[in-house]
Amino acid sequence: MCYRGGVLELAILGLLKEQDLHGYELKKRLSEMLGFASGVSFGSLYPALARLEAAGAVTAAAPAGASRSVPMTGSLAGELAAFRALRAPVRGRRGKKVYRITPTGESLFGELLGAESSVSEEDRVFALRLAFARYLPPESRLGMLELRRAHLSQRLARARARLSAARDRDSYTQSLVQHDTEAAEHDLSWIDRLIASERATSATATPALTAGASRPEIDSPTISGLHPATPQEEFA
Amino acid sequence: MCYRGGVLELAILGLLKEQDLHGYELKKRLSEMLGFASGVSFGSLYPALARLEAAGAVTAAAPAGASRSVPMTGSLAGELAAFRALRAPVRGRRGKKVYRITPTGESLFGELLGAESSVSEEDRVFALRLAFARYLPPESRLGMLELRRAHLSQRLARARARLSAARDRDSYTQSLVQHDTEAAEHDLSWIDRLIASERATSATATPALTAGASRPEIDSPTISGLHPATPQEEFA
DNA sequence: GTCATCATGTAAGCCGTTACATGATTGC
DNA sequence: GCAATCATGTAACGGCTTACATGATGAC
Repeated sequence: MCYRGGVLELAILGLLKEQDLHGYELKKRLSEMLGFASGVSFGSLYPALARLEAAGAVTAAAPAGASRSVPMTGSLAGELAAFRALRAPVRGRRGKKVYRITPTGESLFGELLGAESSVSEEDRVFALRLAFARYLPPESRLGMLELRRAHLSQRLARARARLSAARDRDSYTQSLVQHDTEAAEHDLSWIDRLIASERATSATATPALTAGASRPEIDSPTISGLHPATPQEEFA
Repeated sequence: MCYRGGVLELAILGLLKEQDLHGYELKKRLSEMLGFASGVSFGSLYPALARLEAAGAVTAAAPAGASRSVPMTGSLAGELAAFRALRAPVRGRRGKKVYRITPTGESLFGELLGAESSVSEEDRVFALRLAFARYLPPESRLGMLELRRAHLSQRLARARARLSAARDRDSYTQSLVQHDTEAAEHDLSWIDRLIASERATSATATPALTAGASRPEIDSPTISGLHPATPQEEFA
């Protein structure tokens, strides 16, 4: 217990919830799908997988296609192959090592998804949590969004304070702070839209629940105003 | 030589170029002025200052007000104070330790400002470089901005690829990637504005230089379109 | 005189990167 | 057979955070 996993562990478990994967593929998804700071190195990924395996959160299995049910041909080559397969039963003679999440891993995932995060990794953790938000119950989702809103609100306040303080600085610094402020405003308005659509969904979903709607636990909001009709006209 | 300083060292030297500061004050400026990932801890700041001092990039001096010219009163208390002051000449009996940048530090600053940065810290380094852009010659400024533009362009391309790939994912992930894309577009358009104003300035400044304008080395662009007339109307 | 704040520093430990080392698979 | 890629791991190293320890200063 008390496994102090970080951001990486959360990402791994979340991806493994969807399907079994081996390390190499996991790295690709981490970079491409989640973005995830543009790249996790093997030197941190494999140790993380080893830790998770040691903690019982994942198990390593041979890939699905390679069932290795020894055919008993009697041939020397066959015997040798069988020997090597038995010597390293979990992974085919240092071949792919496919990981699967365990019930322990599922509960660890739940803990990590709800745990506090340090200030420095706040952004990455939030992105990850949002990517896995569909696994959260609606009220936790809303709580997460509102906590994020509070953080961003503070960040915006700080940015505006810096903006005032930068009045007598050079124009590069002023522009920098101005841009930070705008970015913070953009983030905040995005979160507000997320919260609004979340509220709208739960408002319609809760009465529907008593009326016998389908799968209220897993549903995600329809998100009406999430992709605005005019998404990027100023960047044409 | 070959002092492999990181982001922190660059920030420290840049702040010390403006005025002498002690560590505690330095930390405040780092957080408040530069933003700088919302806080550097003492545990990294003081060792960094010690390294810089060891490398001869900064020197520690007693604060300006406390000149400690022993008045020779003959009193026991006076003698004792003088003794303690002499025993630790650099800092008044573990009082403030004010740092000043040396010529070595100036050249180190120049190197760090022009050095390559690893991908993971690209954003922070760029923010820092822009904040100190006034110390760069105009052509280096432009080069820095165009390098940044290239990075952001790549980032935008990746974000758009993720956006396409996220078509069949849940709405939370879609919204996340959508927002990342918009943020990248916003960043890119900002850089484009910076580049444009930089070009405009150098176009007018270069003829002015031959005509004998004042201080061509330190001048910064007037930046006409940098702070748009309608900065945040949609967030009122 | 004591408490909050200012101010400097040390030590342990985490986390992650880079570089290195190895082996399997596939296409030519 | 050989190269490129896929795939997994280890070891060295460094930076940063947290927690701890110390001391000065000023307000009340």
